[in-house]
Amino acid sequence: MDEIDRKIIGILAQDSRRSLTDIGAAVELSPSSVNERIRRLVASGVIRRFTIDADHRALGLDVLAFVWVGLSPDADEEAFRTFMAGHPSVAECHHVTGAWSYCVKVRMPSLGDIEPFLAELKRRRFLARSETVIALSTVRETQFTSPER
Amino acid sequence: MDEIDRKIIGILAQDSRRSLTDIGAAVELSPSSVNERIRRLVASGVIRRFTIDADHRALGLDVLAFVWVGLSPDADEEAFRTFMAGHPSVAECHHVTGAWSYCVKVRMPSLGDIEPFLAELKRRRFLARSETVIALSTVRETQFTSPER
DNA sequence: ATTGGAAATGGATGAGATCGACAGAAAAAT
DNA sequence: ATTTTTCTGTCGATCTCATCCATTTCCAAT
Repeated sequence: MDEIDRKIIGILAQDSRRSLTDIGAAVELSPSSVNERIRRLVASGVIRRFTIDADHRALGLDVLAFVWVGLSPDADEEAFRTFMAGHPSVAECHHVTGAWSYCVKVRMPSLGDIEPFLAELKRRRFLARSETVIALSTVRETQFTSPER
Repeated sequence: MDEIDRKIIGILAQDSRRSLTDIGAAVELSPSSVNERIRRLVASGVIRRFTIDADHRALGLDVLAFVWVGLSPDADEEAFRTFMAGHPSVAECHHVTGAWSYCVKVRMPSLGDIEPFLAELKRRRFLARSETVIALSTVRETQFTSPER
């Protein structure tokens, strides 16, 4: 994990389809070396996977919401995590400090889909209390700022 | 945007390096057709970009926090958005309903880096009030659940 | 049925990923 | 200090795969 690796990560984060030759030129290394470095980054888990950044709106997921979850005292926390990991509407789920137990980011087709989701959490006895915050617009949704160009 | 396009998106979200032949087999289409569909999905903006999912810990970003921002009444909101869009520690920034103006997801090397960030927001007269929630662990951080296999 | 437009196919071509053999540098051991 | 080992890089060959184009098929509209 040196400066070159970080540079490669940055380039791939911007566009993971850049050719090895291209990346090699940017970091002043042969395509083979870049290939080997990427292979190692994947093997070591630094690169979790190659993926795409899709427009959720275009996919019919028009609503983005943050659901704060206060777990009920008798809730099966392991079951909750499994449920979250498998639910198609859940984009993120974090265990957090503060007044709430979990912060859950969900994407759904419409506002109307939120209530059934909360109802399901309640039905499964996970929920003691919750608060839902709707995102009106998104300023940004990527960690990596494109470096100087 | 039909069922096949959605299927392709799903496959690429899981692994954007799958070959066209491979994807073609999965959706029962020739590699050329898959290529053309992907080209159109990119052109129409449904696929925003090809990227990677990196392990932030390995990159030295050990801390994940949600900063709830209450914008001060005299804040230059456009300047705030520009600042958020450009700040390297900001992973997400959403305009939200409820008691707060914005929800900002930040990733930083250490807890100690949060205070200077807030100080900077204050210095720029953006901040009326704020609340910071630290993520202790992450259950999930991807929208797409891998379909049946 | 006929026609027009869009999407799919198959094959050719060139770009690029991948692999092995070798060289050089850095680190470790004596 | 010298030798040995290990690691990282380069080069060149090969083979896979993306890309492009000509043709065909499919579907919808009249």
